[in-house]
Amino acid sequence: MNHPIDTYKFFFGALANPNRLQIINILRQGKKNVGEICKATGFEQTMVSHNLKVLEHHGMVFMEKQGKYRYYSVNKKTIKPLLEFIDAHMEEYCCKILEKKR
Amino acid sequence: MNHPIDTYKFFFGALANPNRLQIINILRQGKKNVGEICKATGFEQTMVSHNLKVLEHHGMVFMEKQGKYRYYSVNKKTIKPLLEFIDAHMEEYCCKILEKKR
DNA sequence: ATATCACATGATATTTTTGTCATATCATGA
DNA sequence: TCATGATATGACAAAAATATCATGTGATAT
Repeated sequence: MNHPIDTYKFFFGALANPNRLQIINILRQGKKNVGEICKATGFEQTMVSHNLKVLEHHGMVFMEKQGKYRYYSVNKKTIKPLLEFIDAHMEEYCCKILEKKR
Repeated sequence: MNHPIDTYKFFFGALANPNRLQIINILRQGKKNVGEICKATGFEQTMVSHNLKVLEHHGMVFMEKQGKYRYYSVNKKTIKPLLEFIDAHMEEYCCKILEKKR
């Protein structure tokens, strides 16, 4: 875990999960607490909490306590441009692949 | 597999593997055939071939036949800036995490 | 003080991903 | 045509990631 390769694995591993990506996607609209995320995604609370923990641990979302609520927000500086970057890659190199539902 | 979320999962999934990342890393030096990749990484041929297939399928490397050799090259337009981008993110948000070997 | 709501944590079974083994293909040269 | 070298493919066991279940913690209100 000090080789740069592990660093990338660490980073991409956190994003290689559709539920975490969906949570990120919801948070792109603005900060939300756990209950709101559950409602918006239809996911169970414990699953959301586990995945938020991973995302937070990777610096991809931030957390802020407010009474008994915990508000999560996406790391806009990093994540937003990253997703846009990938949109461009997918558009150019992967559209055909995706059409035939891999 | 038509929701944008699946698109991201598709993308990140391909990169969330240390052996594939190492292959990409080797290819950053320039195009190489399978045997050369094996030698450079110490990986077995079948494993390298399987992983190259994944990377090619995702538009992250390109392949070019030359006689009985197959030369692979990294998609520099996408991969290089992506890795640099992640370096910056890791530097800013994940350095402490990585130091204590997660 | 205690009940309740919001959320986190730990353990584990299940799913997914991965590497390996055996084998196939494809190109080249004898 | 056959042998050999280079690489790909398929099947499957092992490893890793994940969701779920049960339970724990912390804040607020009564």
